[in-house]
Amino acid sequence: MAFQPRKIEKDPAKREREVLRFWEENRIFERSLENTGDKPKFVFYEGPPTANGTPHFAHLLARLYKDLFPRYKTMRGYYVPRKAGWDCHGLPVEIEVEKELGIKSKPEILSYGVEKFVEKCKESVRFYIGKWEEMIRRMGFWIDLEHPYVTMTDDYIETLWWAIKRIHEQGLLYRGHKVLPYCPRCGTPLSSHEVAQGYRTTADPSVFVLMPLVEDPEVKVLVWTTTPWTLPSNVALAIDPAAVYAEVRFRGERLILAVPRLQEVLGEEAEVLREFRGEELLGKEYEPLYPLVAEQENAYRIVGAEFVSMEEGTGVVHIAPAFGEEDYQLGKEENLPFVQPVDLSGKFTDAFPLARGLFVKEADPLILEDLRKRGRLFRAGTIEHEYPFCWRCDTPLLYYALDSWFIATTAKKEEIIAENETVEWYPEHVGRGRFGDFLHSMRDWALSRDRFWGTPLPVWECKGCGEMVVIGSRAELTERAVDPELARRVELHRPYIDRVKLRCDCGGEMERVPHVLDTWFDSGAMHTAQWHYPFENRELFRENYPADFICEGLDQTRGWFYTLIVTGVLLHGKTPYKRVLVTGLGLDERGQKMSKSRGNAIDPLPVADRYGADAIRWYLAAESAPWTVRRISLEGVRKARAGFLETVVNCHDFFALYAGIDGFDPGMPVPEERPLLDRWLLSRTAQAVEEVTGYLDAYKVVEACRALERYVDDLSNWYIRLSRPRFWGGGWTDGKLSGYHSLYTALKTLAALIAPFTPFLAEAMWRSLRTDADPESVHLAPWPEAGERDRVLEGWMARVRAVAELGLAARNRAKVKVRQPLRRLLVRMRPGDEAIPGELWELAKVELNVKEIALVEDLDELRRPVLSPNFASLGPRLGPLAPKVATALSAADHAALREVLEKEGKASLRVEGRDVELLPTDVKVSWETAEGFVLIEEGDDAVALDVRLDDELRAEGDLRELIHRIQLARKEAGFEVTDRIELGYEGEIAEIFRRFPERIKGEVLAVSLVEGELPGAEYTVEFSGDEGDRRRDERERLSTKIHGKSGKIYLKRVKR
RNA sequence: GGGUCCGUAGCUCAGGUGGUCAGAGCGCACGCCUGAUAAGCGUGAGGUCCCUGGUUCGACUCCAGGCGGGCCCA
Repeated sequence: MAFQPRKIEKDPAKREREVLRFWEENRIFERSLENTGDKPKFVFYEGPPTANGTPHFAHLLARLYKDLFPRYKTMRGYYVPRKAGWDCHGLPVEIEVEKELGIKSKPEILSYGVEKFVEKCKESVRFYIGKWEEMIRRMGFWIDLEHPYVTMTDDYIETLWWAIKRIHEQGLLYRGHKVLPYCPRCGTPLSSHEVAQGYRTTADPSVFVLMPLVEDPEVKVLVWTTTPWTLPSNVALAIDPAAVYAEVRFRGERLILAVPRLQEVLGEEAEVLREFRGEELLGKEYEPLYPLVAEQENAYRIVGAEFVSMEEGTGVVHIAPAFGEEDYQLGKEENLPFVQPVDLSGKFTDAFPLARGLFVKEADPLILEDLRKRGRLFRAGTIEHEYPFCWRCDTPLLYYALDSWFIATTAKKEEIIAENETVEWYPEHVGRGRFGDFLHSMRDWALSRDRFWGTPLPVWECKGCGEMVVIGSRAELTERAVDPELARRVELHRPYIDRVKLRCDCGGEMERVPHVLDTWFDSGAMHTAQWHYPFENRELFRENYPADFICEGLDQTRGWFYTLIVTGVLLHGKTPYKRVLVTGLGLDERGQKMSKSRGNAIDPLPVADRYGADAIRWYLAAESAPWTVRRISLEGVRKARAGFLETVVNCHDFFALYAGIDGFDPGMPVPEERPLLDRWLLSRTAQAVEEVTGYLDAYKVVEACRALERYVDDLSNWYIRLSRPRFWGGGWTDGKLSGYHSLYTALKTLAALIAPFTPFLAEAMWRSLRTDADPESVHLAPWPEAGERDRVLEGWMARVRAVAELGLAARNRAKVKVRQPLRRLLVRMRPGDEAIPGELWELAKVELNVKEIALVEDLDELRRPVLSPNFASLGPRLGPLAPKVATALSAADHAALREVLEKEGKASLRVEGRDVELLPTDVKVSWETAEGFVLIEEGDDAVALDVRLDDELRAEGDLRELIHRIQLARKEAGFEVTDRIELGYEGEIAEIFRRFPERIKGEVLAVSLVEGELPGAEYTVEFSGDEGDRRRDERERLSTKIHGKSGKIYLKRVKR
C-alpha cells in the first residue's frame, strides 16, 4: 500500500469513535497483551469501583493514571495484565435498593423477603457495572472488562472464606463487642457517613451525680453526664492522672472535681480544702448508683484515661463500656465488667427492674427522680448540643456495644508498618504521614456487619455445646454439612447459605452466625481472591504478587490501601503493592466536593463527545500533580483541546497536506547533507524523548506533559514555521526531501510519546503516518529510543531564536510590519556567537524579513545617554545652586560626562564660572536611540533594528503586500493551493507588476500576467478602500489600497 | 482536638538543595502573520508570592506562630 498520510478528523467525537472501532475490530488491546506475554511483568491491580452509582468526572482522576502508566509500561516492553474488578457488596448497595423499593429498615427488608432483596441487589450491581463499563470504554481506558474479578461470585467468596480461615488458624479472629452508633428502631448500626447526615442540635439532660468514696462516704466525687439512662450501667469513673483535682466544701458537702472545672461548675461559693494530682485518686472505690454488678471486685473504682476533658463536665467521666467507644476500650484495658441492661430495641431489660420495658430516653426522668430521692443527684438541668439521629427514621442514635467479630490486626502491627516502609509512595508524604500515622494508631479490624448483602462470615456455631467452626472452602462445607447435596450447590450468599447446617462433634447441629463481612475485606483481599487462589491459578497468583503499581484516590488511605496491606501481610507475610500513586479529590468549579448526593456530579460522557476523551485526559494530566485537589472545569477541558491537541493536529495536517501533494514516501532516500534546521529538529526530538521518558519513569506526569508542550511549541512555531517555504516549491530538492524526512520522524515520534496520554489522537496520527513495516497501532509500537543529541546545535538555535524574538519585538515597537523588508539587524555579540553558522542566521533573517544580520561588539554607537538632574540628591546638597546645575547639565556633553562619572565615581561641571562636583547619584541616565533605529535590550541580549526605508525596500514592501493580497484573493475565490492562474491587473498598482513580474508569477502560481481586464475572469478585486481604517472584515481588508496605490486585479484558473 | 495538604497575576496552576524565579497557560487589551488559515505569533496591563515574627549579608523559597480552605481521624 502506498504511503498516504491523511488529515485527521477534526470532530473529536467522530475521530475517537473511529479509533474505538479500530481497536475493537482489530483486538488491539488484547494483542498488546499477547505480544508482550513473554516480557518482564509490570503488575497492576485494579481497585474495584463500588458498583452502586453512576461514575462521574471525579472518578476519572485515578482512572487516568491507571491507564496511562500501564500503556507506557507496555510500550516500554513490559507485560502489563489489567484485570478489571467490581466491588459488589455492601450497605451502599442495600441502601440503593431500599430506595428503589421505598423501604428503609431492616424489619422491612425481612418482611419483603431477604431472598428477593438480595436478588434486587445483584440486579442493581449489574446495572451500575454496565454504566461504568460504558464510561471506561468511551474514555479509552484499557482494562480487561471481559475477565473481571467480581466480588459477589461464589469463587471469589470461597477465597475470602479461605482467607478468614487462615486468619483464624493464626489465632487472629475473635468475637467481641464494638460500640457503634445504632438505631434501635431500624435495628442496625449506621456507618459514619450516615451518622454525619443526622446530626442536629437538641436539648438533653445535663446531670451531676454524687459518688461517695468507700473510704470516706462524706467525700463525694462529682460526675457529669448527658445520658442519665447510661448511669445504671456505670462501672467506673475516669480521671486524668496528670491534672490537678481539689476537694472543696460547697453548701455543707465535701466534693471532688478537677480544678479547671471548679469555677464553671460551682462558681465562687466553693471553698478549696486541698488540691492534689489526679493520680492520688487512682484505684479508690466508690459507692455505685445501682449495684448491677455484684461481687465484682473490679467494678466501681477510679481509673485513669487519656480522653478525660477539662473543657466540659467535672473532669471526672462516668464510664459505661456498653455505651461508648472510649468507655469500651477503657473497659477492656482495665478489665472492667460489661453491663448492658438494654436490649436491641433500646428498652431496659429485667436486669434493671426500675425501668424495665421503657425506651432508654423515656427512662431518664424516672432515673433522675430515683436518684434525687436517694440524695445522689447534685444538680439536673438541660443542655443544647449536637447529637446524631437516624437519617432514615429520626430516632436518636444510641452508642451501643454490638456483638461483633474482629481480626486482631494489632498483633501484626509492627510487621505491617515494616512492610509499608518498603512501599514507594507518590507523593511520599501520604505514605509517611497520613498512612503511616494511621498504621501506628491501628486498632483491631471490626470485621462483621449485621446486614444481608455481603460475603457471609463463614463461622458456624453449635446451639447445643457452643462449639464454633470456621469453614475455609466449599469442600469443607460439603463435608461437614447435614445436607451435603445442598452444600454442594448452594449459592454462598444469604439467605441461601444460612440454610446449610453442619454436624457438630457433640451430635448437635451448627448454624451460621448471622453476620456478613465488612465489604472492605472483599476488595482488600483482591490480590488473592481475583485468582480464586488457592483453589485455582496458583501459578498466576505467585507471578502477580505483589503489584508493581496501584493508584487510587486519597480517600482510600483508610480504605483500600489499608485493607490490602493488612490482608497481604496476614495471608502472605508481605506487602501486596510496591508502589502507590495517590490522586487527589475532584471538586466542582465552585470548589465543592463532587458527589452524586450534592447534585454537582458531571457526567463525563457528554463532555467526551463535545471535546474528546483525549482533551479530558490531557487536561487532567497536564493541569497539576495527581495528588492535588482539583477544581474540575469544563473550560479547562476545552482549552486543553484548543491548546495542545489542536496544535498537534495542525502539525500533522501540515505534513499530510504537502507530503500528499508531493507524493513523499518514508522509503525515499535520506539526503547525505541535511540542513541544520533539520538536524536541530532531530536533536530536539531526541531531547523530548529523553525528557518524557525520564519523567514518566519518575511518575512525574505534569512534568512530562510540560516537556511535550515545549516540544510541540518548538515543532510548530519554529521548525514548521521556518520550513514552510521549502515545501511550497514544485519538484524535489534535497532540502525538501530532508524536510519531509525530519518532520516525518518528529511526528511519528510524537505520536508514540503522546500515546499514553491521549491514545486516540496518537492512534489517529499513527494510522496516518505508519508504513507497512510498522505495527498497526501505536499502542503495539515500542516506546521511541532517544536519538543522538547535538547540544552545541541546540544552543546555537536557542540563541538564534532569541535574536529573532528580539527582532520581532523591535519591529513591534517600531510599528513596522514584518511584510515590509528592512535593511539590517544589529546584534550585540555574545561569546560563541561568532561560531554560529550563517545558515542559522539565515533563518532569523527570513523570519525577521531583514537583508542582513550583523554581529557587532557593542551598540553604544547607536544610542547616547541623556542625563537629567536628580533634584532629590542635588537639592539638599547644593540648595539654590541646584537649578543652575540643571541648566548647565543640559548643555553639557552627556556621553563624556557619563563616562567620567562611571570611571571616576564623580565629575566636575562648570556652573557660572566655578566647578561643581557631581556624583553619580546626582543624575538620572536614560538612553536615546539614534534616529532610524529601534533598540531592544533584554538581560544580556541586545539588538538594534535599522528601520530606515529606501526606495528599494519600499518597492519590495509594496510587492510583498501585493502578493499577500493576491493570495487572499485566491483563497476568497475558493481556488486550490495548487491551482495555476492567469492574472490581469490595472491602475496604480501596475508599476509593481512591471517591476517584479517573475517574482509575482512565481509566488502566486500565475502562468501569465496581462495588463488590463482579463476576459473570463473568475474573480476580481478592486483595491480602493482607505487603509487607515481598522475593524474591517476580511473582504474589506482585502480591498483597501496597497500602500496608497489603487488598482484592480482579475483572476482566472488555468484548466489543466 | 490530632494528622495532613493547600493558600503565588481575573481564572487554573508551575516555582530541585534560600541569591535575575516573581513565572506559564487561559482570559482581557492592542498589534502582527496569513499557501497549517473558522489556524498561527507577539506585546501589554495586572500580584504586599495569606499574615506576623525569626534565622540569614539575602526568603515566595528555611523555622515558629497565626488566619483561611480541603481531606482523613477523633
